[in-house]
Amino acid sequence: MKQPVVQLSRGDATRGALLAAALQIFGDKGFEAASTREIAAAARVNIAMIAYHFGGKEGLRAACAEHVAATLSGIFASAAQPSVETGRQARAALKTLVRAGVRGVVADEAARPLARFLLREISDPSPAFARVFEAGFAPLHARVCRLWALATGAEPESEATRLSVFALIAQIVYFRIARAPVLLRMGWSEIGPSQAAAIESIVVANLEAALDAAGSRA
Amino acid sequence: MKQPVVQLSRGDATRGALLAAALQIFGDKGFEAASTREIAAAARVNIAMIAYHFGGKEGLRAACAEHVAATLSGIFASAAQPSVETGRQARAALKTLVRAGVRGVVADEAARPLARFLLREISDPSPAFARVFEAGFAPLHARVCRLWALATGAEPESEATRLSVFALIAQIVYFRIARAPVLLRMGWSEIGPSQAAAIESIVVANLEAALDAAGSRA
DNA sequence: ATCAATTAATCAATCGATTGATTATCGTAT
DNA sequence: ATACGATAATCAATCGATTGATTAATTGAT
Repeated sequence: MKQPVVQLSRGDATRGALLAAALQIFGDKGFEAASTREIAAAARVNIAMIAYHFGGKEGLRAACAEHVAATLSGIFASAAQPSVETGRQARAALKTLVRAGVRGVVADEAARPLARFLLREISDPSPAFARVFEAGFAPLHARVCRLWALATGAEPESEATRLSVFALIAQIVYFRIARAPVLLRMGWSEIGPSQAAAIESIVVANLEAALDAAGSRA
Repeated sequence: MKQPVVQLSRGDATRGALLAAALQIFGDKGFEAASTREIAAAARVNIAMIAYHFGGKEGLRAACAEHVAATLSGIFASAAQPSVETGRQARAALKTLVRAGVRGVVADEAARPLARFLLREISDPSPAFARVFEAGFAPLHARVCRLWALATGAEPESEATRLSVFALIAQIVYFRIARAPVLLRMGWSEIGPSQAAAIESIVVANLEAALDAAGSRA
């Protein structure tokens, strides 16, 4: 009667449920504001299981960070960089990345909890932050830097290139972080696909303008 | 407008001390993570004074928001807009605003607590957020929109203009919010004047590139 | 029968809030 | 000026509620 392959043990199930619930609630309200009881209730699990499986609230946070880091590095590993060698290809790759970023971070429903937790962790770093940074953030940034350098002729690791890439990322994550004032000022009730498309076109236009300016400067 | 007369009653002193301490600690750790005891201790004031003067922790938060809003609207009121009529003047004014923004939000020590509280309030809006938004954020945004329109020939209240201004603001506040990953990736130990200058030049370059592109499009 | 997993119950600590008593400040009649 | 009553402000102490963590008993699969 043994199901050999992907049999989830009891423990794995509650571990996963706790992880998903914690990721959601930590991302929604922040680490301090989230209570272990609320997380356990959302996961339909006894409170004591947090300490049993993760050692405590802080351990649950670290596990979330670990999970996010693993997911991100998985994404970057699987999306093996196709041959990008010309400046034109790099420019196209950058535009694709920006579009994917806006959709994933700002609009996409599935990626939202992960993005929200990651952004919380970025603005309020925990001891486990370094791991998220190294696995998830730094590779992305370095990769975009290489594309930027290819598209403009600049040095990939020059200060200006790294800061320019930060400024590009800023335009994406801002619309997630500053969701409330954006909605108010734009008269939107949500940031859905059509709103995300409008944001996309602005950020892409800024990207092209910056690339043109940097390219002509080089 | 408060007259800085000698008349500073006992109550005003503790009120001010609590407000300053709360602004600092709320901005540092977030509303939930900040305890009333810590705030009272930082203000060298009895805990009961929070309820006495502000009605409670939430009231103290609202008072902070009110104070921030008043300060900001005071800044914008006093800095009466000089005659900006030509596109060239508007472009110069935008560059000045960006430089002032980077210094004030990212680098300046005095403005830092205010900026930190404001950014917390933006990403985790409280019921009092609307007041901060209307008094502090919306006027700034609308003002920049008018400058943007003047510099590019676009409509001041078009969707593209408003989003472009958001994208510009994003590049400033990001370096405050995402301070930790920026420091790590840049190899900086702090964001002081010289680092702020580097950020400034990048954001200003992006601004000019975007203006050029938008202007040639119009 | 064994042991990892789960549960209900309880722990000490801390939270924001409130109490009654005490002190400081001020207006007013003398 | 002085004294006195009223109001404002501050204090130490404590409130019930909730926090994260822990315990001992129980379950369920092997």
